[in-house]
Amino acid sequence: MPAKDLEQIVNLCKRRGFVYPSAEIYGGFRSSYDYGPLGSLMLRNVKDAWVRTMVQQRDDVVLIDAAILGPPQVFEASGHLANFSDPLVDCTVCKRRFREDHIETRDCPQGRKGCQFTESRAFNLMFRTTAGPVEGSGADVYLRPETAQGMFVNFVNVLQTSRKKPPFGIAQVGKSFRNEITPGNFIFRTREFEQMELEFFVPPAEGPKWYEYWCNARLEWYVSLGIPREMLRIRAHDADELSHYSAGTSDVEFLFPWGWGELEGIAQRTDYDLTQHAGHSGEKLDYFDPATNERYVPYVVEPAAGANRTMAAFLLAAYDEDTVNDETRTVLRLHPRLAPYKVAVLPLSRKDTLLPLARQIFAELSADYMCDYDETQQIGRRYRRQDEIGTPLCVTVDFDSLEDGAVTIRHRDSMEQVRVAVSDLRAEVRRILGF
RNA sequence: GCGGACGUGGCUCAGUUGGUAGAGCAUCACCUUGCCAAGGUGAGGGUCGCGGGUUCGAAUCCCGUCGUCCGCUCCA
Repeated sequence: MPAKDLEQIVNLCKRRGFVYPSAEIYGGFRSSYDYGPLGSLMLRNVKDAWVRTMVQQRDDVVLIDAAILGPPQVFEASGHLANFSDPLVDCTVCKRRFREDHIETRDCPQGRKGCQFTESRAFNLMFRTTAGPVEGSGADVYLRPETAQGMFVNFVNVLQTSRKKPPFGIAQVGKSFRNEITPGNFIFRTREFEQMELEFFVPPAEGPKWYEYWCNARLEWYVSLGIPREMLRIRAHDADELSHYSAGTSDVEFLFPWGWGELEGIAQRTDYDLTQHAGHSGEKLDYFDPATNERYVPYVVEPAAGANRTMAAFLLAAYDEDTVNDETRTVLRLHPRLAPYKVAVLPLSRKDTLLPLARQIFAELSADYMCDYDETQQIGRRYRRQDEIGTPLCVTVDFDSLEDGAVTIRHRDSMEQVRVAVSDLRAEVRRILGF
């Protein structure tokens, strides 16, 4: 059974060192979270798993890492400066807030009587700062609100240096910033967040085909890493909720404790971005196909996922409570690729003779995987502790090990134990984990 | 930003009509030859979110502020 409410995960994250509220000693900083020893490992695993699937295992996608700061021209061209702000009005009677363009005449959209609206105020969702050290004289720059523009402005660079041709993709993992009006739900919506985005450039006629392809492929990615299919769905946007750049968008949604929430949007950006940047920069942003002797501006299909909320989804889906000997066992059934530690090395006792062998095994396995080592307290407690942070395997060194040269591998999910020769351990762990 | 609820040691909470902080769990050390949490002994840890006010005296009353949760608008 996955976690029933968010509190279970929030508490576990705090208690075990996955995620802490930011600047906590100063009372906290809204909508900001720090990733602790385990959370930083897991978040990295999520991003690595994405890069592995989206870049490493394909010959038609390359990776880039573009600047976070950008000049206004980029965001003028992208439309973010014009469109990424919302004029909002508040009703002083029913205490609700509405987008001004959603209000026809001066009537309350919810049909209430007697609503009184305030003047509209603009909310720009982009963070602006100043480049140049002299106070008040620098140039305005913006923190990117999505990583995507990095791919568009580098389209020609990548085309020339990578020797790819459409259909091909440029991928990027990195931070983006949005001045959300209402952040919340733990790490689901924060002002600073990490994206995993692919811009896939295709011949215009192939747009719909690839859109469908990526919707399916992306859903399967979450399933392949352990999220039950029934906790996922694809939802197509209605025409009135489409972004300014999109001709069609579908979301991959996850059943969060508070309802369905978006993990990823797959958008048909058409030739909007390349055309915009070509117009604003005066550069030629298109592709010449020598085979057909045709020149065209590629269409873009964009699967854009949120790394932090995806990590939250993996945690929520993996959370489980067993009953063992009338006691509750909390276990994170994380996919081994996502687990912070793959193996914990545990000497049965802290006494004398066991430690050198345990240390040696830790050193050996650490060459292959992120491992934990723990010699404190009773063995049962240590198993429970590893269960709670999702470590798939424990290797226990006991007194027999010194005689027979074998150790015990204990499985997180089944709690089964298998005796393995130390000389076979590395290979056996690799066989069990599958990587 | 607005409305509502809330903010006590790492976690979960107790704290009576205001008198100057407690429990369980967790953590750490030592003991226990010990394989699936809660054996033994001991230890550390809280200016009760922060600031101001009322009072002889406030965790307990008032104001402000920061933060959290739910709702509204936004999105990966």
